[in-house]
Amino acid sequence: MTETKTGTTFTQRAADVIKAIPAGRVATYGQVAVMAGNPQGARQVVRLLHTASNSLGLPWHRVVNRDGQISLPRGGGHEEQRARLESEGVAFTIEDRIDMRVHRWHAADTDLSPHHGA
DNA sequence: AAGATGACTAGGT
DNA sequence: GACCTAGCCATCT
Repeated sequence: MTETKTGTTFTQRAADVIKAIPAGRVATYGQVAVMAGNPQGARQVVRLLHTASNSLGLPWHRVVNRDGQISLPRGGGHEEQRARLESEGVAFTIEDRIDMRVHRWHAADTDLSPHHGA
């Protein structure tokens, strides 16, 4: 791993970030990567979810791509992810997309009142 | 060891 | 906005 001083790997931090995503909110792969300390780690976030989301009990369904779309293929988890998100209050557009302006998670936002947009 | 893969992204056409 | 290309990087063949 590229990390040693802290003893935490990017993957571990990414898992931590994902666990911190509150219900009803979503984050992008790239966003998680940035929060975990590696802006180029989106693919590693993918790998983490792909390989260990279930075993680590991660809220994998709260991670979508930058377009606010579910990246899982139809029949390969896409439907389940959408169902889980909808049950948490995440709305989908007719294009099967999430309005990221509304649902994107901000770490600091978990404590603040929803003061969105001006 | 070298090449292919993937639940990605940013930038250009 | 849809499509294409290049960059990215751990894991798998």
